[in-house]
Amino acid sequence: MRTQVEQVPDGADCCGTPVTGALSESDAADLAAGFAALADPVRLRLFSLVAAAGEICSCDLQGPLDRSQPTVSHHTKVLSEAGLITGERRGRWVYWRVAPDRLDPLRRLLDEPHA
Amino acid sequence: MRTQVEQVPDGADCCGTPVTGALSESDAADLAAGFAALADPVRLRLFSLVAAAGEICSCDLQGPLDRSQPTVSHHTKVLSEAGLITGERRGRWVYWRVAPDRLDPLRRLLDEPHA
DNA sequence: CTGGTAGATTCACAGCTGTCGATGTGAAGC
DNA sequence: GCTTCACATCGACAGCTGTGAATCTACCAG
Repeated sequence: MRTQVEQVPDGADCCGTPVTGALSESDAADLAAGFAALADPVRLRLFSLVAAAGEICSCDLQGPLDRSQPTVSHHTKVLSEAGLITGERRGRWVYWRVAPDRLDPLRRLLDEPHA
Repeated sequence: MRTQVEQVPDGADCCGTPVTGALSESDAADLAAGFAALADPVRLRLFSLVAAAGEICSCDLQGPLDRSQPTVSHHTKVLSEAGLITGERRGRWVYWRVAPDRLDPLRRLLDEPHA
């Protein structure tokens, strides 16, 4: 039951604005996935730790985040699948750094209202 | 059972980095709440519609979003409580516009890794 | 090969969230 | 007053998500 917006004959109603320049559904889903990756406090601090360190090992995240090893691994996976960080295995350890490319669309959306 | 990071005697291990300049837990929670408000596709398109229109009535959101009236009301409430949009009641209708102030901290976090 | 360590995966569970029908509230208009 | 319309709130439900114990895999040192 979609409540369709009817074009009122320029009367006293408010509705009927054509709505221009909004996000497509697929773009919205893509961006929302990026924001969802940053929507958890632990994951935000993880991201912040990676950003501040430039490069950091998973074992150095476990302590500051005060979370179990599986949980930290879960969060790095989420951020990695969102394209916000990238991991590189060196020996027994995995080193993470930010992947700045995927941040651009997110930042652009926050800048839009200012334009 | 917090797995404490022990300071290794400068040996062959990777761990022990002091971790500087990361987010505090409260800051992370605050920012995460902001990102969480943008972490839903419908809400992102709602926000985009508001941003594109400058000012838009709730009744003009229901159509493009293709969601029921209670659902649209729920999403406007979430965005409003996150401080990303503000609503003003005029007569029977509520008009929404973006509240750009709260976007700054979010944008700053995305800019950080570039510095 | 054996043992130890870093990290990933599986599983289970509690809490949260998006959704809509039904209902409530408040503001025009008659 | 009563009716109608725009929006908010409530209640319920399915699906998602953060968490950690247990387990598995990959790597390195003897």
